[in-house]
Amino acid sequence: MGRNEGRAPTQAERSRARREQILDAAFHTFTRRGYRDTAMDEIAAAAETSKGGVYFHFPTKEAIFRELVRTTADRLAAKVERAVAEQTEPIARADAALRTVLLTFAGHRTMARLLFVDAMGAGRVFNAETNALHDRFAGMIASYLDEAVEAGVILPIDTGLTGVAWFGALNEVVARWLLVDDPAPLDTVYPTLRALLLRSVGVSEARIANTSAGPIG
Amino acid sequence: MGRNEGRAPTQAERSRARREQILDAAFHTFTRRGYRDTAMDEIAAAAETSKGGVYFHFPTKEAIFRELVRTTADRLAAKVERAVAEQTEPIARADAALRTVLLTFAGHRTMARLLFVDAMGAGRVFNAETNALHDRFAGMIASYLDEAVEAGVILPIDTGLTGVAWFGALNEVVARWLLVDDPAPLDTVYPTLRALLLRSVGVSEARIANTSAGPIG
DNA sequence: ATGCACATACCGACCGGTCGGTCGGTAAGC
DNA sequence: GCTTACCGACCGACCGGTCGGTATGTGCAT
Repeated sequence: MGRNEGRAPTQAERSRARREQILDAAFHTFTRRGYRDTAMDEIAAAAETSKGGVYFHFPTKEAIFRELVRTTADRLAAKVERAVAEQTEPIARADAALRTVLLTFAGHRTMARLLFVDAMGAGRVFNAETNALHDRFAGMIASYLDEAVEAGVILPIDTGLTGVAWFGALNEVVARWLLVDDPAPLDTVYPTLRALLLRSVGVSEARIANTSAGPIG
Repeated sequence: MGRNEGRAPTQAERSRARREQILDAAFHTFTRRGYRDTAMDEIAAAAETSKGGVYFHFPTKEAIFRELVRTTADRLAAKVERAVAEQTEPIARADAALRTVLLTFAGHRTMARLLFVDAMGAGRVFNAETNALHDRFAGMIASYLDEAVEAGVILPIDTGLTGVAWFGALNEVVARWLLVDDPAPLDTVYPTLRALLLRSVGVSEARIANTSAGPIG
């Protein structure tokens, strides 16, 4: 192990910790109050530091938000890609993606809030940001659909539009779940939504009924 | 006719006109710059009056926005209901609803902006507002789906969730169209989206292919 | 080890600008 | 002369970002 355990942390370590602490505080505050309604003073207070302290670690409010959204989206995308990689069969892959997203949101409601609700509270700047995010995920879906089309397991549809529509449906279901006071567990809607989406691209009822397509990591 | 034509308008008439003028200006400013980025001074300027003048006709900024959203949503809902009423057969009714919404948005991009994009730029206050709006339309869809289920023309699905998902898909497609610089005409996606949605509830391919379900007013 | 110099981390008062809303005044209609 | 419509200067709260100052290391020469 390092030659430096159980002792006072170095400056660099404490700095890094502080940074993380601020990011954490910002995450929670953004999540609860939205981007615009969150004041830098609030973030500072939540991080148990001062505004000056925050501005030492980050140049602007926007930079904090961007970093938060980016890393969160990255983590989710990576998780989805990992789940998808474990499947070989096209429908099972799309299936794994859907399930992963839904289950991840179900387990991390605050994260979902950041990605969906908070981005809304932001100004002009973030329409582009949000747009890019939606594009990214809609694109991911579309690419999986492309595979499925090539494999001939679904109808030769407009995968771009379908990706957007699928993402929209998912988005709305999650958003609704986020805005309700005490929502039913998100994973209960999974089978229904799954069936709905798969049907929409022409997967046969028999195939849809076959829920277990293999283990999901 | 009234005993008052071709002459100077009465005070009440001018007042009403001014009010409308302000509403108009607010509509255009909100749709272009979003709720929060729109200053009352801008609305006043666009209405060719003063801030004081605006505040004579409206109590708060929020009141203006609410009235705008409400009347806009009312008009759209009425239009949809009119179109639906002209159809008797369940699928044709759902179909008419979808087509009306899509075509109306296609013809009134600014209106779509107000309902979709702008509501996002608003603060905490309007999440409830937006939520209610989404509920309203998702509920409309669900009720049409209920009819279709009862008539046995579609699968006996969870119409509530499906309504939400359909609305979400529609929402996303429209939102995307709104945010792109020079979008392809919205009505070109109609056939694809229509097929996608109908398939998702188990309408047969043959039935989907049958596009002409009767005239739409 | 001790003292010095410099960087790092942090503080909070303050600034500049924005914006929703108010208010005293005014002028035209009725 | 009273109400209706309107004006625009002004208020006060808010908020993102700055800045002068401090204190706590950290490295280095003595």
